[in-house]
Amino acid sequence: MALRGGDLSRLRQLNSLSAIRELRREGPLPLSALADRTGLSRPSTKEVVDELVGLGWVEEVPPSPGTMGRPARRYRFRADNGFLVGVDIGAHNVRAALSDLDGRLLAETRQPVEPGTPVDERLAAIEAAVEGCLAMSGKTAADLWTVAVGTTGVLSPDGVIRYSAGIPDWRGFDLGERLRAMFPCEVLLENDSRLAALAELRRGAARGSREVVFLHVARRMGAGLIIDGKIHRGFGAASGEIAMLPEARWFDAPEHLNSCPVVPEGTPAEDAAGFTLAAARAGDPVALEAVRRYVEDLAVGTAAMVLLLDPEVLVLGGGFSRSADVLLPPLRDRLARVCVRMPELRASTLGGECVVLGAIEYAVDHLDRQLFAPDGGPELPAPLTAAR
Amino acid sequence: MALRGGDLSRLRQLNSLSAIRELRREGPLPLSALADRTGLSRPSTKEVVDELVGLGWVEEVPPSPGTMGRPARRYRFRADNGFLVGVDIGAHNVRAALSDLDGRLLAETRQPVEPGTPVDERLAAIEAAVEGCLAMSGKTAADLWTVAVGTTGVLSPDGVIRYSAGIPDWRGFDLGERLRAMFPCEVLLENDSRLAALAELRRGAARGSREVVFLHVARRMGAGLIIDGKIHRGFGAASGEIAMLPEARWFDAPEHLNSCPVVPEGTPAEDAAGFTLAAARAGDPVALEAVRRYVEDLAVGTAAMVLLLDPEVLVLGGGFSRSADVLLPPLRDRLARVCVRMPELRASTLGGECVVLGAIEYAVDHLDRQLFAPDGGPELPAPLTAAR
DNA sequence: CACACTTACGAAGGAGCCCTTCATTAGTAG
DNA sequence: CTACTAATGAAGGGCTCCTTCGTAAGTGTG
Repeated sequence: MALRGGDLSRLRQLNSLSAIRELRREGPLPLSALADRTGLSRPSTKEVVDELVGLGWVEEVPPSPGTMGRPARRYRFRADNGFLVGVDIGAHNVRAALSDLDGRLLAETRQPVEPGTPVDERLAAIEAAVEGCLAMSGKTAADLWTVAVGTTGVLSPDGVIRYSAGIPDWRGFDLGERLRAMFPCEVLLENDSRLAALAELRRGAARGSREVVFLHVARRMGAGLIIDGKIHRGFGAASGEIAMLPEARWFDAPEHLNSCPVVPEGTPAEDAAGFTLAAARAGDPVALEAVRRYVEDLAVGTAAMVLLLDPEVLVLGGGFSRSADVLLPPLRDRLARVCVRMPELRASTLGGECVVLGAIEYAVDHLDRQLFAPDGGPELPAPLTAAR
Repeated sequence: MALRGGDLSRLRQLNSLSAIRELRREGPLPLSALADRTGLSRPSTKEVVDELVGLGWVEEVPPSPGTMGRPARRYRFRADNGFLVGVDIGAHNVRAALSDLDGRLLAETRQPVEPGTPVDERLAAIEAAVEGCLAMSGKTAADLWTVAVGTTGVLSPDGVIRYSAGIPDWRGFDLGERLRAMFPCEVLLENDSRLAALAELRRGAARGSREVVFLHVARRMGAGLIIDGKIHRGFGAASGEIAMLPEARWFDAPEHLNSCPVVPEGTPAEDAAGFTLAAARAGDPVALEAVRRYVEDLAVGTAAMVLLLDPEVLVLGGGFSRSADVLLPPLRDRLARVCVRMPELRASTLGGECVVLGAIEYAVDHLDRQLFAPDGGPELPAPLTAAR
């Protein structure tokens, strides 16, 4: 349950966390501004801040010059106390990004792989991508607090891959175990569409919403759900797998784009749809018809999601979302025919970095959960006391 | 955000709420047991309890006899400080129930109506049902803190009925406004399937779960979703309306049961399915075939829900759930073919009282939200200070 | 019926956290 | 150099909680 009282120290803890939260949100703040925001008096705020400075969570920054009166001492959250890594293990790329505790990006890398790349080689690519980020930003693995990883497929709650359409070898592989052995810090695993949804929620097309459906439209279809502002995993971490239902007509939908006559002979399968979408944008009637049939199929599963969840925003992401201008209008028309209440349809604004950014946000969330755990929660997390 | 510090009185408030919560959960408790549960020392607990007694939230009960040592004074939450009413406005019945603040039922009534009953007559039936409960339990409208109402159809967030398949006249009607005029207390409105889901979650087949799909199977199909232990409404309060999607094959599914040859000529439409289900239970092959086709259709929309949400439990409720023994095995088979992870399938244990009980639980939740609102929240609610 | 035993009660003394108040300090503006 | 502004730092007081200890109200036994 959420609320718990306790003794006086609990009150101090709450006030410390409150101060940390405000400092994280608003950057450097003078003492009196912080006092206003936390609702504490100035002397109490000072005491709290002094304690946090002593613990290493907060530090003083030079006062801002040119103000009337005695310059106020300013404090900021030490986001450089530790670092977070987000990883996107895709079929064709392994991406990694490194950020500080506020989620500000410091480095990004990419390692090309193939869907058929052997597992060990893929793991090596993951390690190389993270090493690259560490090297670029001058950090070491010991500076990492959390590594959050997204990959295609259904993950069991403890990180075994139950099923993956994109990376056949993944199936049955205990990714969690291997990653935990690889990194000396906390490792989080999540489905890539769900992380993409989180990224759009925090930094992309769905900012400000709490009910969001993220549609991953590409050669493989996927979905990530945000419900009440949080990622929805489901009881067995298997939510969003509506593509498995034949009647939803998602699984074969991309075939309309791949097999369109406008695609030149001998085009590799992964590029075919791009030709059709480009031709449709140029007005080619054959391509437009293929797109129409594609959207017709896409709309069935999508309508099921919208009718069931009634989201505020539906974000179109994944490879095909570069052609959102071609896809969104007919999709909107189709949905309007059956939906009780139309959500807003928007194109992803984050593109290929979606999953990596979502992983970073997921790691930030995890830190927040540790810090602000409602149930009396952990004290300030271990890395802190370890750090200094 | 959840956590906020504050001054000492905030701490006292937290501890008071903590004490109230424990007393509600565990019935009468001696002081030392309460101290253990809240984590406070005995003297502090005493002070908190004295204050709550003064405010009227808590009262002393006679000590339990026959124990060693000096008898401990025991205290209990005064659940009879106010009362809650739950109402189920259905097409054929208006049900009402009255409970104390802990949700313990004190009275129940039922008023028969018809789908075509005029709006004013239906409103009169609501009033009569509630009056009946008040009379049975010797209370007056002034004793009511909250009236929670469930009805079929899609409600706007402020209580206008956007659409209702079961009660045609409902469409466009401002039910919220009329009910607020009818009762001098807080009025809550919610979709009936969602309330049924809540009832099964708290008192029925889904106890202990946090991810539940409630399937209302009857002549009209509906669904209520529990996500993360809470009712999921969606952004515009229109969640769960998957029956509107033709491809989900829910809308016409009951027709398989209604038009089965085993139904005697001239049977009224609302009784037809019962004959088919009864014949299927007896082993009639024609009826079994009709049930098979019905379940085949039912399974499509259901599979969409399960694949999308990955619930722990799927509860079969509504009129047809009396025949769950006939329906569940084939439904389980169908779902197992497509689902990534099978949920548990269970039959409703609450039957026709589902919605009323859900409404009561909804009202109890509302009280809890007021009491335990995480964000510094309201003080103890107004009725209290008004009461004494 | 008196005694020992058990368990809870109630009062006293002390520590921690927060608040308000006020004299002091470090800047800018004229 | 002086007046003004705004933050600082220290002092004093109130509230909530804790621990400790002597007292009270029952049960069980000889």
